[in-house]
Amino acid sequence: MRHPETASETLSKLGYRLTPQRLMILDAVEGADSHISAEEIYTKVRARYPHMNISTIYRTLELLKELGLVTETNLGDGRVRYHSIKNGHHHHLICHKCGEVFNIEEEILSPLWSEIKRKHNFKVDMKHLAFFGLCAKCLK
Amino acid sequence: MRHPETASETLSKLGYRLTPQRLMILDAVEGADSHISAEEIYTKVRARYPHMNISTIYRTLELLKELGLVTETNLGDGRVRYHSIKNGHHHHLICHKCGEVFNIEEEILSPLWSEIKRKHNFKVDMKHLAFFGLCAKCLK
DNA sequence: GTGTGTGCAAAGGCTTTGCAATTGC
DNA sequence: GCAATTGCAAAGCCTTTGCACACAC
Repeated sequence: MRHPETASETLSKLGYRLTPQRLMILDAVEGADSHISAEEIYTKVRARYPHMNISTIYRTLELLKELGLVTETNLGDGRVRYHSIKNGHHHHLICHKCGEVFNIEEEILSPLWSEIKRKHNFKVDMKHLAFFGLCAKCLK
Repeated sequence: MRHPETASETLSKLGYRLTPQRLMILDAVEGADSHISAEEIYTKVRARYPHMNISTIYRTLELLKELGLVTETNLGDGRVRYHSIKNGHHHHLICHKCGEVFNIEEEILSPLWSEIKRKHNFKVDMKHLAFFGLCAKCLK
């Protein structure tokens, strides 16, 4: 079992400053039900701290991403979304008719990753994937 | 065997006008080795037809996409790329260390699509996917 | 105290849109 | 001829950047 370490502990251990902005951004990402965009974090954090600046959000997300504390996904609308690793990995099925988003478990992909490793000697390292298609309801 | 029909035949059959702009854009997409961005199409077409406008490119790509004649992918840089269905389907492995892009055959994904259909009753309909990870060279 | 991190404002890149002029059918 | 398309120019998004000030350590 690994030592569970909070993201802020990781930050400070690596010598990064624990500014209130960073802590609030972390809270927002970790508290999000699902993937959250920079703009949504901005709105969320501004409710409590009106001085928050959008560029700080982008800079912090960039940092958290580099450190592997959050992951990035592209759900097909023109913006990137973020997700805390603390909230586990999962992937998405997005219906391009009704727009609904479904989660799928990570394990379903393991056979594919193995096959790609075997055939191409390429180690896929995807934290989030979105597959587009038609959901059960819209298939009818 | 299906009737092979060119994209321009499809367009005109559906009542869309075959303007020189559309034909040149189609040529550019179909003639591209791999996925091509709007900007690259623009450059390519402007070599022969300097009056081409970038908004025409976006509008045409939007149309071709709706008709299913081209597909759209996001390779992770901040721009969308296009690919003619005429050039076949394939997927990508992108090394996030060296940036190299590898193609993988479509069939490798079929088992996953079946599994998702069986478990979630969701019919995935992805023409292009990009998986990020580490290539053989960078793994060492 | 010091250098990292933030706020601000401006710019940057890609994409979309309104409208008048053009052109394929 | 007439509606579908285009060109142009402007705006719209999301995201990044330069610089001076603030503040975590």
